[in-house]
Amino acid sequence: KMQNEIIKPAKYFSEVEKSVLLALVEKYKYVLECKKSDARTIALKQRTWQALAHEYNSQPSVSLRDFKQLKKCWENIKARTKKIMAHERREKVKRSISPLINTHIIGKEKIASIMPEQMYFLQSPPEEDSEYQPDASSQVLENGLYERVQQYILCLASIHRRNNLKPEGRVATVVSCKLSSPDRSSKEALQVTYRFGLNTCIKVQLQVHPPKFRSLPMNIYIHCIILSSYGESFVVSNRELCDEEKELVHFPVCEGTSQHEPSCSDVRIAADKNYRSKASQESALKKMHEEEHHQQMSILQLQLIQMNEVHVAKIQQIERECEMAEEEHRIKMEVLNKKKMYWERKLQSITKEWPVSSFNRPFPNSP
DNA sequence: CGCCAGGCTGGTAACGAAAG
DNA sequence: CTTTCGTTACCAGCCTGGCG
Repeated sequence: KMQNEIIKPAKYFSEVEKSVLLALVEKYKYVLECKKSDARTIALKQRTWQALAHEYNSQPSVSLRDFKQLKKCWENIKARTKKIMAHERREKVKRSISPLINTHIIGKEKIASIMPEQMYFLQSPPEEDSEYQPDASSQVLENGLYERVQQYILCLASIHRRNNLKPEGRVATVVSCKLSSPDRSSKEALQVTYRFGLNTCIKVQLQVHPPKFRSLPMNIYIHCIILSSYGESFVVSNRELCDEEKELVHFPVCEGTSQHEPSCSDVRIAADKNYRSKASQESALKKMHEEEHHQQMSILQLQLIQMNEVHVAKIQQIERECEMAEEEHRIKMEVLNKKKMYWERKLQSITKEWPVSSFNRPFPNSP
């Protein structure tokens, strides 16, 4: 009975337990938050969750939980964080004052950083003005959403660059931006194409739909096609709820990446239903363990690489911002200098035509 | 009563095998 | 090679029971 009491997990996840879980999810985020759903990825996720649970349960001051519980807990944390951040964002947009809602989620930024693409539209809008000023057509969309979409594209581009999915190139110049002719059925669309370098472009289609099945006032569907120079195309289908009642914004990103997983053997995974041979079971088990070890190493390696890439991307981003600021400054200076020269020339011509001495002459027609 | 964990359901998207 | 269809995972949203 006593043992049962000890083993029996606590009703709620304590803050310590949550922070342990968070640290482990952070550690394995590149596997667990990967949007791919092929058999290999799914099996890897499953095993990663199990490994995570094992690691979790080996920590002191946590009660025993199985991987399903931990997974659900992580889902709940994500859902709560999204809800709170969506609410905060909505409040901020509404009042344009930072109300600083008292959040009880510790480290929501950290949680958000684990799944940045899912959180992007939920974070508070940036303080500084967006560089791009949207034209009148974007007025159909919720305040600031257009800019957020543009920034989201930049975020996507950054992720793609990090995954080596595009060659080096300057980011985001608006190529075209038009509002397709509204067909008077309360359905409007906004199409924007962003070009990246010479070979890559991202086409974004925003559509405002009337509610279809549910009783939501309005959905905005964001359809994003990314074409890279390698020929593969991305489709990101998203929706944002602009409903005042509904706090949640669902914004998954489906990455159709051509990039391969870190090197690991081609042994079929346990989830493969076709795997039946008894004779090779033992060796397969051994191979599986080996593979698991390799994969752990690969994950670790991948994490290091990704971390490295994140920092490199950040530096590149800052460098680009510097370049753009310099360019902007240079253009401004040019314009000002031209203006200055124009007025100086004008002054010169005036003083030539109308020398001060001419005003001292007597009136010509005077007797 | 509010919060939380966890179960359940329906919608969506990707995958992969089978069929055309 | 393309299309179709079943399977699977993920997610949002709802509900319930338990706890404080």
